[in-house]
Amino acid sequence: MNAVTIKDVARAAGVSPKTVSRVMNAEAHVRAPVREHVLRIVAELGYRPNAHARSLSSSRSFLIGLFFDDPASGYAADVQLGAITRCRHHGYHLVVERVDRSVEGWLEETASALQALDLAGVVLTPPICDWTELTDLFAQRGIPVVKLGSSTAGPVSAVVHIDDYAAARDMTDHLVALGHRRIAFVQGNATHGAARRRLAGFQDAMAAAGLDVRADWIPAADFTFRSGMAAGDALLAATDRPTAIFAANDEMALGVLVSAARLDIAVPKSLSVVGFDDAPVSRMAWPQLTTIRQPNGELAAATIDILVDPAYAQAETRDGYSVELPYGMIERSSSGPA
Amino acid sequence: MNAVTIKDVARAAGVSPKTVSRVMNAEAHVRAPVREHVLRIVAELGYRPNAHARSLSSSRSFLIGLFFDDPASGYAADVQLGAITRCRHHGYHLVVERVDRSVEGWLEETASALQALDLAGVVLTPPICDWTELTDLFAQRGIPVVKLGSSTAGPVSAVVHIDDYAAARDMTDHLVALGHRRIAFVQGNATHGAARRRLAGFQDAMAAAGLDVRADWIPAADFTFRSGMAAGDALLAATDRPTAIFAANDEMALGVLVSAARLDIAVPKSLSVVGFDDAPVSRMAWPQLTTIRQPNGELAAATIDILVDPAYAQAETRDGYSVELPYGMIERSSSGPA
DNA sequence: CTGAAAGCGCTTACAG
DNA sequence: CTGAAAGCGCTTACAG
Repeated sequence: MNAVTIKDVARAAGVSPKTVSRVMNAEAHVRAPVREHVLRIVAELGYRPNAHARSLSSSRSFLIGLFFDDPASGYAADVQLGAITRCRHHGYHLVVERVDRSVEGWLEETASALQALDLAGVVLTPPICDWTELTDLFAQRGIPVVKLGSSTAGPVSAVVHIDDYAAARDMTDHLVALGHRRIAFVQGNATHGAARRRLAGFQDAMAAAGLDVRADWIPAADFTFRSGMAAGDALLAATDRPTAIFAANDEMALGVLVSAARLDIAVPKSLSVVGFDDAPVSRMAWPQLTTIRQPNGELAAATIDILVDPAYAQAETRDGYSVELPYGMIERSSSGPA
Repeated sequence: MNAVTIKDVARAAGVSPKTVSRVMNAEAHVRAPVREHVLRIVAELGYRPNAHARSLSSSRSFLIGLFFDDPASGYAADVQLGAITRCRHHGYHLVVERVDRSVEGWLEETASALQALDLAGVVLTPPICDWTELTDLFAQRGIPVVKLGSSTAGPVSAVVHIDDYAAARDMTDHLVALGHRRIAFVQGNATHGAARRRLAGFQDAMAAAGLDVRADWIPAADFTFRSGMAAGDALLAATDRPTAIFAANDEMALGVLVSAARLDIAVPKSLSVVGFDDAPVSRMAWPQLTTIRQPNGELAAATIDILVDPAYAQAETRDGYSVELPYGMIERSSSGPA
């Protein structure tokens, strides 16, 4: 393409390419009239610096990588929107990559992609944010990383997250306040740190309320609708059943809801069901789900803000950049008095 | 980063950089032993060509743009997974961009992003695949485009899609075969070509079956759950109500389902509800939705295959590259005899 | 405050 | 079949 280059602008403005470069990068030491004149020519010609040339000469790239285990999850979509919007704001672009651990040589392949693209930084989403092979790889290549949704910050990377533990405690307290004593908890995929923290929050809140938790009332599941439905079936089949079920995410809560519907158990009259995430599906159910709002878009935006900060890449210890954002309890119609 | 460059490989292999380049690009005219030797060194050193340098010198980039109106939709997630996987396969990377028409200067901003990144090609998703300002922009810059889900192919771009019209006819025929005569259709957002084609399929199937379609039984909606629920409320409030409702997508069908649940209308006993898309949510409802399966991942993969074909960029008329993939009827439990 | 030279890591012509 | 030269569009030192 006959795109306009820095030389074209320089010629048209009667200055050197270097001066144009200074103007484009908002560097100091350009007299105001010169700057304005150059800016006018830039606008006239529709000049936009070539990102590849910039990256090559400055060895700093304008591409940020967003790495997913499962880019097709509802969670991923929200995160992405926040990240894209923020990248655009900073003049960066978002490259989305998938890390599929089941593929032979996945780590090498990821490393390759990295080197080829010379990414300015990387956002790691759950659960891959907790894979140390990956974080080690980035550390070794000197690529700044921010972990989204992990709780284990460290010298090599900041984390951006909500307090899953406290949120789960709050939700459990809410159920207890409603008069529930027989409360079950459907666990998320144990490879996710968030699943473990939510469970801990539930358990501690129950203990604090002086309530027993039967082992078979904290069934293991894996964050999918199907696993939630199976857990619901097991929990609700017995005559001796809980009066409230707290699922570690909304999809599983929906599964519990369907299980209850099939068994003709009225929600919230005979059973309260609550979730976690405030995913779009939490509103597409009947009754709508009481849940914890997690600001995924804002969390993602925060990871980008950290990554584009030049000081972050240099920092001795990056932990200090970590951000915790507030969550919210969303009380809808799937929970009620015991 | 002290990444290994083509020079390092050349030195270690005792050949010129040009020879290494030839090997990396699988060009002809390299003797087998030399090729193998170079390949060995490449593996040893973990060499990976720098994408920016490649793009700059060859003026062909390895970045493909995936443009969305709403990157947070469930649809977007599926599409993305297919596209990412296929890009990786071809040695390309996927840059996800959002086109927000409500932002002042959106077209210029998009053009800027384009020029900076020097994209090898672009995938346009619905509904932006039908925005001619956008396709004109790409055509003018000489950037190959493939439209996903549009039906209006043209000289400047191929389309990859299913036959929405035929699928909607099939679904309507299914309802008619079940004995339904009083069938309503909840329309999708009219700015989407697919919404119009699905409506046309419904109308033609009804006409072919000799069935009348009341104007107030084809309510306008916009593909959202909320709009589907509103349409359901309007349709089901009257005593004189339809026995089947066909919603132009699954989210709206879910809305109809919730509307029915609140009015205590049993599905599928007293009302059949069917959707379109086979979105993940179609299985998270009770009863599960009868719907049309649209292979989003495969459709997306097909767009990438077209874009990486060098012949496509050169082609006089690109229409010939268009692909139509088969859809499927998924009969689940939300539909039954009238 | 401004600019001329050199170079980032590749590939494109052009030689041989 | 292989290589030396030039250049892609910028920015990084260095001068002045």
